[in-house]
Amino acid sequence: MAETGRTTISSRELGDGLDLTDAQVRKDLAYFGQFGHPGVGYRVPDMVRKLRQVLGTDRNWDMAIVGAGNLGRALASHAGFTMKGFHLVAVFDSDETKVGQPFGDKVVQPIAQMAEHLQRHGIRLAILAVPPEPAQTIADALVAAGVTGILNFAPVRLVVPPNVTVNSVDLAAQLEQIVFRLHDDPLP
Amino acid sequence: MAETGRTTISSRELGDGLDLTDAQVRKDLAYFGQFGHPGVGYRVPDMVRKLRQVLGTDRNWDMAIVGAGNLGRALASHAGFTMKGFHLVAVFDSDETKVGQPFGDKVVQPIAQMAEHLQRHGIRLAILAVPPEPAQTIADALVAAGVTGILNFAPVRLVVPPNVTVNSVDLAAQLEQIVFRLHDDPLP
DNA sequence: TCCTGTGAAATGCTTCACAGCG
DNA sequence: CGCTGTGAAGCATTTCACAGGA
Repeated sequence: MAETGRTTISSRELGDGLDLTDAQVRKDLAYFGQFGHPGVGYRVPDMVRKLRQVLGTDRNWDMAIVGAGNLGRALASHAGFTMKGFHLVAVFDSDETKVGQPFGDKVVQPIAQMAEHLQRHGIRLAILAVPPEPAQTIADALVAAGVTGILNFAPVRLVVPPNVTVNSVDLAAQLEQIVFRLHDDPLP
Repeated sequence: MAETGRTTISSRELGDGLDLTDAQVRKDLAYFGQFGHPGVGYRVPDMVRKLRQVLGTDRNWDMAIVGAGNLGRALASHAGFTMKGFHLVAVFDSDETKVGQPFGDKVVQPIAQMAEHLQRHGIRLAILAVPPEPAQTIADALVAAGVTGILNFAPVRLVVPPNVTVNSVDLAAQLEQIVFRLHDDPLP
């Protein structure tokens, strides 16, 4: 909405776009305080600012990518990231042949330097784009280096301490969901 | 469990691994019929077979990838896919310089050939790994060619007819979720 | 008039607890 | 004895419906 220049939007319109009822939209937003204006709706720039505050994306977040393969490169150049305040500050890979290669405006660093680098720069956010086998070991290293948020793409259930947040994107599960709705529903 | 050779598992054990209660696991599974064996638990190979049936992954699914960039390549070589019965049969890209290049054991084809190819092979599943700008246009073309399931990675809300299933993986939203839990919770 | 924020009602989901089977 | 499948109870979320502000 902000991009198209809209200045206000009602809960009904938001709900239509999100497949929710208007009441649901209002309830959800109300949890975070007084957002809207009766008779008017929600003021778009206001709302963007408030939601950014709530989500914690009102500031920039430094992050590291581990794994300089195709997935790592795809993520590094992903349009949505820099736009939303995520800033790539370092890339690591265990593959000797990849270390030293250019990676966007960065250079791939060896895993051996990872812990020190993360700690020195106080990086708390990491993207794990490595094969399944080394994923847990690397996750352990990330946690030891002070990382508390990991976005994981390896098809593995990572085990981490409770103070660390992991979001796993299971690509095969995504396809399975689609296929479930594609084939003739077996539900009652 | 199947991989580690376990032959049976109880709802409690399943729940522990999935962060669910045992009752929840039983309720969910019971929706799909009689699965388990009282006093024993669930027989692992049996269960895998039945769940595959339910999900529709008991057969192979042909799929196409649109977008031969880093993301497309990462997805093509993703470990989880072939293992779960997803079979890549074609890759398309609108970039002239990419057309004809090798892509795994396939060759990148021009978008112009997409509709005909999909139709001739009866492909119903496609992965959309293109930049945001052309995403909707390509989605329209996929739908017109008979595709009814799309896994979308472009940070765009695709509009499709109701008989078509879209799963969008919003990578920035994944990071936002993590950051929300990282910064000091503002919830009551 | 249009639209929010919010108690109260309706609906849906999760947990409990137990009969019954191997 | 261990464990499932399942009604019933307990919670949680969603929807309704309306007072009140711009």
